[in-house]
Amino acid sequence: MDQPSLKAVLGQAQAFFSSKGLRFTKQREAVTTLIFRTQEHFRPEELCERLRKSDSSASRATIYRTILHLVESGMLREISLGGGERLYDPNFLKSPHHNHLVCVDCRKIVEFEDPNLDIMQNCITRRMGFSPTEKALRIEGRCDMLRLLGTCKNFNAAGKKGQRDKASKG
Amino acid sequence: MDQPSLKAVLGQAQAFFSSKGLRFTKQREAVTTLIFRTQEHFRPEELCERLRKSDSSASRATIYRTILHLVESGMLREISLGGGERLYDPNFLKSPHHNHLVCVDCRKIVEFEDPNLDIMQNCITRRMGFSPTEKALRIEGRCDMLRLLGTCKNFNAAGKKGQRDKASKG
DNA sequence: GGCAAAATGATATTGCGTCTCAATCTCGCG
DNA sequence: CGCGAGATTGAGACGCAATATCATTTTGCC
Repeated sequence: MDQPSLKAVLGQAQAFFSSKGLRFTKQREAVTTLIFRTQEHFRPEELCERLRKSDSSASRATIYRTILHLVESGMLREISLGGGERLYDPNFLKSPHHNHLVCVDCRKIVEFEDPNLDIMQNCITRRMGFSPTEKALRIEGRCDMLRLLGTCKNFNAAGKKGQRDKASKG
Repeated sequence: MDQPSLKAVLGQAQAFFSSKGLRFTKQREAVTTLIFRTQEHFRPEELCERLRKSDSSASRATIYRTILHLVESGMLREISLGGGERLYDPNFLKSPHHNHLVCVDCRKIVEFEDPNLDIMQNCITRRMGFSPTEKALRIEGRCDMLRLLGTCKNFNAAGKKGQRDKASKG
């Protein structure tokens, strides 16, 4: 699937909830919609704020609970940037094997796929006595090049500590 | 360097501090010693507790500050397991290129090195417009095999939230 | 000794996430 | 329709890690 429509995603969510004997309530639908409409990585608190600004609403507790459910359903995944930050990634539906490259300076995240890396990752995992999961791999780097090209404007939301004003422009 | 002696490590730390016009105080030495004596990954709060139990002492604030300094010096690195946990790794002095394999179930961490992976990692990093750093790469997996061998006893401390009682066995 | 800068530690504060629990909603049933 | 069980919600309390504040202490230096 290349770019599942929001409608399809909502259907999938609904199916998951009802398969668990849970209800796909107004609030859950609002949260799910918000998550999968923009398809951006997000922090839970961020999502709370976005939802507060929108017309629909749900309490923090409900938002957190819905996120957990969606993770359990496999539609959403937690990714970690380091720094103790918790991020969620709604893009595994469209590219189930992608990995993340994270800039150690500005926390920018780029997604990529690489079949060879997948193979090597599997080998290593097994070699060390682990079994591979569908879960992602994370590489850290520095997005200098991107920055040179002036692409590093569109960060990953953040807006907190990741801000280094020294890196202005080329 | 294969296994730098504690004395050498302390010397290095001292050098770093004085190069910055900072003092290598009793407290900082105590913290540094505690970190590099066992060479285990640790959580800051864990370290506080360990230090409290020892004969020497330092306040939480000082411990956190010292950790930051050591990270800045390059002697210590932050690694992330996901789940919003922040861990520090004192082992980059002896193996500067190692990576981490993390069990998604029990949070066990295994260190490994793989030159081929390093190469591929560099390629990908550059391809995506990033420049490689000395920083590590993290792979997630499931330590079933290890567990079969009964090796998974010696976790990585944890003992808190990682515990899913519902997911007992497959 | 005495000063200025650095360091410390007790405490307050923040941020994020979880838990609790009473009130509300929904569904199926008679 | 009215009922009851169970699911859901939301407000707020709570816990924990980490940071910030600031008065006090220590240190290096003259």
